[in-house]
Amino acid sequence: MTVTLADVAARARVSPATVSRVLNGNYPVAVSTRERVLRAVDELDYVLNGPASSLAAATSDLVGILVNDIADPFFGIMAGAAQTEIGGQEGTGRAGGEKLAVVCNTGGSPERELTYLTLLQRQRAAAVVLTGGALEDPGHTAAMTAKLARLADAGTRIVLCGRPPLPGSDAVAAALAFDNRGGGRRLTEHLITLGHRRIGYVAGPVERTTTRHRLEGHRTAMAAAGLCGDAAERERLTVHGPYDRRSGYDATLELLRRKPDLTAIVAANDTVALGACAALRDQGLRIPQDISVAGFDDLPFSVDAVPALTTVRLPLFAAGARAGRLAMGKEAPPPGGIATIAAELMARDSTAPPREG
Amino acid sequence: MTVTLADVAARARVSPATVSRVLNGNYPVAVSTRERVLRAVDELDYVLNGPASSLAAATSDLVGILVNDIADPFFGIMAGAAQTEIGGQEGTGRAGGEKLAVVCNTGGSPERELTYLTLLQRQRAAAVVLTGGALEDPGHTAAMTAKLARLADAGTRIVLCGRPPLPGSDAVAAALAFDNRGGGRRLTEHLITLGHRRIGYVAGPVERTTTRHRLEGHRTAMAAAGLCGDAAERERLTVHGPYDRRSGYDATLELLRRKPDLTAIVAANDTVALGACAALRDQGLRIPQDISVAGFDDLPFSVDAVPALTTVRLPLFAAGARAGRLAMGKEAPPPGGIATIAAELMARDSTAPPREG
DNA sequence: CTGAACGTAGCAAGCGCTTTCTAGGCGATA
DNA sequence: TATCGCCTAGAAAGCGCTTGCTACGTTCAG
Repeated sequence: MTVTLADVAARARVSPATVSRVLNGNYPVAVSTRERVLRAVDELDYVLNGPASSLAAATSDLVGILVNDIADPFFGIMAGAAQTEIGGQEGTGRAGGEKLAVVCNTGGSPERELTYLTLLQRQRAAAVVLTGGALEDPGHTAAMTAKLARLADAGTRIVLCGRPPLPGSDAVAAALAFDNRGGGRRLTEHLITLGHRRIGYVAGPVERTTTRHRLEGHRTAMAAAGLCGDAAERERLTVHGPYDRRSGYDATLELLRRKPDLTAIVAANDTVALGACAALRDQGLRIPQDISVAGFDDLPFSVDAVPALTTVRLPLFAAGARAGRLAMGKEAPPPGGIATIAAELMARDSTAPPREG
Repeated sequence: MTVTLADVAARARVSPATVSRVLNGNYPVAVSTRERVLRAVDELDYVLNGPASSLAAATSDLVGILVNDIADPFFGIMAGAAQTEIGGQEGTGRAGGEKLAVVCNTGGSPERELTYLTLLQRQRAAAVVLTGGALEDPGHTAAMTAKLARLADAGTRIVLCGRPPLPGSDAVAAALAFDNRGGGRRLTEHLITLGHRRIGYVAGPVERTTTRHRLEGHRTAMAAAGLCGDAAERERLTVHGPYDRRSGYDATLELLRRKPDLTAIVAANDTVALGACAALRDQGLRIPQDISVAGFDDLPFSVDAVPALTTVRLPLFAAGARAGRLAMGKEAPPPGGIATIAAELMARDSTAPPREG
């Protein structure tokens, strides 16, 4: 029924060992023999049995890319870029570096994150790329650290992309972290420079590194400008929610209820910012004349929003591609295994000086 | 170094066969024995060797989801929904239905599509879900048909989602096709009802089923209204390009150059429509007062666009979830293996009657 | 009280490939 | 011309797991 190595060997009149060596190309095989084997492979339309191969060789060509939300372009762009570097490249098909880059959607759930890691461990994955913010829960962090350690032990290369390094773990081969703090700080500084004093903040989900770092950047800027009220005041100006449009909409309404005299709203990311804009418009407020709005990430649609969204650009594609290369061992890890990726302020039309500046 | 089944068996004082049966749960094992085994599994922190298991069982728990562009929410939403139904679900971890749902990004390249299919075939994937439009190239179609036939032969279940059925192939277990023709027709009818007569069309990439079907729907509506010029005229009113923002921008400029008196522009999808809006605005045209714009898909951001985008809603999440269930065999295939999924017109603010009646 | 039937566990034969070790053939060196 | 060493190919031993078959109690019907 299904063609095996032995069938190819028989047809090419060589031993299975020779066929294997031709296919893997890491052993000298005479040109004439190789050609005979390749011809047999083609004629029989032979496809290697991955499990058998992985079992015998104790490694596989699977590379997993974990994302928090596959429907979010933030992750899609990084994952796509990484995948480009890793595998599925065109070519004759039996080349060496051929890897199966697959993306796994955790949906932000810690259990699924762990489950996927186990599944990848089962498959003896060659590498794993973890993208996006991590959950800041001691229990989960410990579980992740342990899991990653076992994976690394088994030879799986671990790369972090857009996620802060795991302190005290040497399992991670390389970590590419975004400068969320710096970006958040510069964004709010921009608002403050424009003259804003009462700035609301729609934060991401609690206990996520990304959420915390961006918020810290924001508060650093506020504090530096002496706009830092007491803790209660800070809480009043902040609403947490998931990274989606709906959250931006609802949180903005809530913020307006708490502080009707807000002159600017900073959102955790662009998607949330769009929701905020919708809420503001529904309240009859004009952007940026009545109120300024800013996002984060600079996703492709942000420049086309009306008005064009002021945001912080993250080089998602470049970071994803680099993570992919790191995972393939095609690029040397940065010094110390850690690199911080700069975030650039993109001042556009959704922010302007407050009305009575 | 790494823990094997035999280690667990030794610790639980049973045979490897028994451990295997406990883990797979498809054979009667006494409760006391099962508990002893499970305890040993936990104590040893045993993780099944996927390749070995797949080799022996001749199947794997891998399910591949192929998408054309992972950075596009159109695919992200479907893939995420499918993945939800397929695997990575929380739970104790050793349950039966545990599958590894992975998404593979072809980038719209036929070679990569085939490559991924081969890679999935290598892994003896349990199922494959192909999403989005297919390339309409005889050579590629033949190659795909052949490849899918081999996959199906090997026991891989094939499901199509948002892609028309493969004529004359019985390899496909189920095909979920969107009513792109009907949606395209109703959208253009809506515009014609509003009074538009000169309508430009920004089509997707040539030789794609999705592109062709949507365009056919559009032209059917035009013809029915007697707005169907000669072939040359039809070509003048149509510009092809990729499914991205940039294409919408450039194509719109081109359309305006060819026909400055256009009163409406229909885009191949929402992303393209946003690019069209940007181009129009840059030309000083107001939407919808000066010109109407319509998209397709009803992606989440479309309702938040300014003005809110008139478009055609495709139930992406529901379709993806159904495809996932079909792939898992959790749902019976539709009669004949083929189901057409309705597309609903969402008339919003980006379309209005043309200026002079 | 005996034999069939059932429930439970072990034995052992692979699954298809990789890789170490071995062996044969040959040209090169002395 | 004889010896050494290199190049190439084959034999065979697993890799860790699944599963058909067998074996050993027990229980239950006859």
